[in-house]
Amino acid sequence: MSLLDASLIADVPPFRGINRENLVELLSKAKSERYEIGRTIFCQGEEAHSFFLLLDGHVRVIKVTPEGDQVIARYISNGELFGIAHALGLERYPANAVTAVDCVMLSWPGKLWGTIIEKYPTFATNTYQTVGSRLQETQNKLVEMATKRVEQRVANAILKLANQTGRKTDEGILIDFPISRQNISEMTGTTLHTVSRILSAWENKGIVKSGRKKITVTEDHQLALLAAGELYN
Amino acid sequence: MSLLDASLIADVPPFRGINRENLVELLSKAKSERYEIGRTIFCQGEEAHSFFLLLDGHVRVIKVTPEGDQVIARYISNGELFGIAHALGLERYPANAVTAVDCVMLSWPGKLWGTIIEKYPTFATNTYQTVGSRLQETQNKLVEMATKRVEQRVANAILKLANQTGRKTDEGILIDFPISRQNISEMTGTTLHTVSRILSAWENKGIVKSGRKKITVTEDHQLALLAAGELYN
DNA sequence: ACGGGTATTTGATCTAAAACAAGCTTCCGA
DNA sequence: TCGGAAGCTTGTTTTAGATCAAATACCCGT
Repeated sequence: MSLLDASLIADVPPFRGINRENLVELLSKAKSERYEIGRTIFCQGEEAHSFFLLLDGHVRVIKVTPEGDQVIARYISNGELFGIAHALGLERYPANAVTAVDCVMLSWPGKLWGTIIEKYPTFATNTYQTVGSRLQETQNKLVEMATKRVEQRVANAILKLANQTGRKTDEGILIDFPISRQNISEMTGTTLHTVSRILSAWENKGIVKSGRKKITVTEDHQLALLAAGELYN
Repeated sequence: MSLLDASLIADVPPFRGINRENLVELLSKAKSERYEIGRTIFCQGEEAHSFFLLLDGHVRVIKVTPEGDQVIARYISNGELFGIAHALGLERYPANAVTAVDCVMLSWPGKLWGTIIEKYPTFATNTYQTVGSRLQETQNKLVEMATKRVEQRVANAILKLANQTGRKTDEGILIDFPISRQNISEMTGTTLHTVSRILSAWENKGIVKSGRKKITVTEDHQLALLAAGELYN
């Protein structure tokens, strides 16, 4: 199953510390698949059949409310696990996952999780660490929502995307996948209109350059100040 | 160490499915302690020395921002684990924990966690399940913050408290520990003034009865409608 | 029973951001 | 190269809820 050389993948964080033999075994149980842009990987409420490791691309994790409002819980990048409902003792996926660009990922059948805990405890521990850091990250976002205003939240969201997935260009740090005003509003709990106004204002001040589904951060330090709420004009 | 009879504690959720021998062993490694009301159990940023199981009482888990704003992440009740930084691969506590009433709890040294995974895998699995459900709960709160207005969030918060920790009285369901308007505002991302106004309005409609640090829900169904945003007047 | 601290209520004003409403730009497929 | 859809901008109006500002109620210790 591995066209992927085990040695190439060995330093992806979820595999850190696993011995060679176990890694090869674990990879042999995975299915590798390509997902084209916009494809739904799994749906909220659906029975959790698999868990995934993203090898290349970006995935949006989306929560949908009964009223139809949509919130982007996080973006998954390169080398991250997702859809790990089984590790959390869940039978159903708690969110949707949709590719933001073309992706390649590994997947394991969810029912394998029990075996994994026993046979590859290092991998299990790494997975739990992922869960732990997501809990923290989510809690931090909650605090941010409760205490910061919209501009700071938007600054923070863009800053994080730039740091995690940004690509250096001659103009600044480009967020490396198509992201709309609407998407950013769904990450920060506001409206696309407000995001548009904020980005326009920043563009005038030379902090960002942006276009259709495209954002480049030119003055990340300024943006960090805005995120911290230290600058008001 | 166990004045506590193992058989009494055996059906506390984190211990579910553990065999008798392991349970006794696990309990023998715990320290049991009483914490009086208002006492700080641990602080955000402090090195994680122990993890805890609350046997009786209520604990507030609080996140503090660099600016000094305070957010109540959750209330811990009877039979719940908390301070489980070690299980998440963290070296420091990510929040404060303060008792909301007099409490009794068990604690284990954090450095034991490695041993626990090996020797009491069932307990470890239960712990991870706790983490999983907290991640979900936190994510749901985030969605709520992003999409619902203040009154709905307050309704939801009070409803949850009433369900989880409420005591039936002849007037309705009483939240069984002292909770101020300020506390509720810190749970819902608003101000004590707004909470006060909302409670006054509800009191006029006969949905709740409330006093100083005391709330009784008299019409929980009405409150559930408000939480869902189905009622506007 | 009194006094001071803590919690609550309620009014008045202000404002950030939502909602409403057009118009404009960019892209892509026919 | 044209037309329509999707995405973006920007002006205006509205409003939920914060902020400002007192006044009042309750509780506990002496």
